[in-house]
Amino acid sequence: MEKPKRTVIRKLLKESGREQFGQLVHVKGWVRTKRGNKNIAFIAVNDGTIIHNIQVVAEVRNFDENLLKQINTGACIAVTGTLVESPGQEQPVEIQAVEIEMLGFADPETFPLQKKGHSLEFLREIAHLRPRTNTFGAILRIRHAMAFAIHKFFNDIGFYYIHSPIITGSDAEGAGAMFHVTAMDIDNPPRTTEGKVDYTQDFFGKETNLTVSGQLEAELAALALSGVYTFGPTFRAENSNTPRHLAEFWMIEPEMAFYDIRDNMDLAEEFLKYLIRYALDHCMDDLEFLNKMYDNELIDRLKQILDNPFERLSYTKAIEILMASGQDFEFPVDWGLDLQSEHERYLVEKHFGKPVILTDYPKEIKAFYMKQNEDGKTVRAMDVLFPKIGEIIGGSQREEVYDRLLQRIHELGIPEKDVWWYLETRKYGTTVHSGFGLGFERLVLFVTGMSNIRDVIPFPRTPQNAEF
RNA sequence: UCCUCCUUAGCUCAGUUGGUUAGAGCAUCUGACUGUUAAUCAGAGGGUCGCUAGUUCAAGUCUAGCAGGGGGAGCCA
Repeated sequence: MEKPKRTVIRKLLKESGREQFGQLVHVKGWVRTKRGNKNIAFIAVNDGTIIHNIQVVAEVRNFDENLLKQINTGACIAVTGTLVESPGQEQPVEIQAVEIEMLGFADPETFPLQKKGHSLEFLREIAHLRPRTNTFGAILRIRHAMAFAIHKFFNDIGFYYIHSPIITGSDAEGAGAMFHVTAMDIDNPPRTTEGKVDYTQDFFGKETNLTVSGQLEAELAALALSGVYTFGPTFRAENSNTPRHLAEFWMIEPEMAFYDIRDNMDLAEEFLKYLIRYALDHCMDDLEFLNKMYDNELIDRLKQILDNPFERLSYTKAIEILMASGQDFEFPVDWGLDLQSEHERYLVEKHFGKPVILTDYPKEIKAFYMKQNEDGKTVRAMDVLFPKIGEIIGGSQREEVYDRLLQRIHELGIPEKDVWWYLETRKYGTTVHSGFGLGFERLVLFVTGMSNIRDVIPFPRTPQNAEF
């Protein structure tokens, strides 16, 4: 028998109609379940191209007894057979098996995944096998779709993808503790005459770290190409143990010349809505599964984001609302203090009931590069707050005036020699520009309805955990 | 890092005021069943009760320390 070329299961389930019935097809995939009796076996096969399985029907008398015995949950098999309309209710088509080949046996005594569901905590302990589950298949496909949609969105509006460096020599942003990068022998590093570690003898001739943000580099590119974005891994050596933080995560940072804070907000809102619409248009099978199994309000919540404009208000106005709310908050509310998660949650989930963009924060609680307002007290920062996950985007119009930026750098004690190259962009052909950062995993958290960030990245890096 | 809860079979969990031989469902194995839908039915095997020390005639159960995990908080994306 000459075997046809392999067909992916997504194609069989999504694209085959009546005219394909009776055709010989060839599929490969992993066995999810096998049921049946002494005459007939039903094998659910999944190849990860779609959440649904294809049902393979095998007449027991046509197959070797040992082969059928080895077809257990987790095994990888190749099936050649006839595509037919399924008499069963649960699937439109099935394959009447002619030949089955065992590609990779999985010992059912030791294979850890069962037909029944597992806790997400247990699956984290077997992160090498969890992509074989419906849940992680769905999450990984949605994660891919979001990454693709991000590139598509920016490409379609004429922005350029900039590859910012992963190893950096500056700690200018002060976004958090950094991982050192060195090629020195850490048990016996070269020393200066004062006994300090001598970084001039290290690989780069200076101290280097893993990046905490590609923003400063993106600004350089924006002040040459107009609209740019970065999309890459970033690293924080903070001892953060929460369902919303990772030591290694992916960040998208668009940066735009000639955009002020209002343009920046418009872009951020358009961008988030585009991504959510993309998920609803392209990932419905996976979303329906997650909606059913984990979060019954997921799809409604995604649709609601599209229906309304985000609420835009100043930090000062937000403080007034919080003070007038009559709520009993754990942390104090006062102008000049940063907002706590409980305050953000109140604004988004209780007061407005939709995403909120807060702007014009006190300069003391924001980064040095943000555009200073005329009032001398606030900066043109913007935070986009989402239900369930809090701050999803942080951004600002940037300070483009050389003297004011330099003054702020001095006030904060940032060494000028570390940022001389950044300052030069304000010296030569400076202009109004803005940008923001989106935490990719927080987006995927929101879109999948998962509640722990460790479940939306294939290999989570958190304190005390880098096993897989 | 702080607060808090949890850790018993491969998985998810019961386990009373400390008291015989620690249970269930699912999974696994054996068998039954002529089209199943996380199949169903019957039976069997499976345990260092996280680790260490202590209290007690007696500890899965009480105490302390340690380890791992969940949730909340801080830092932030």
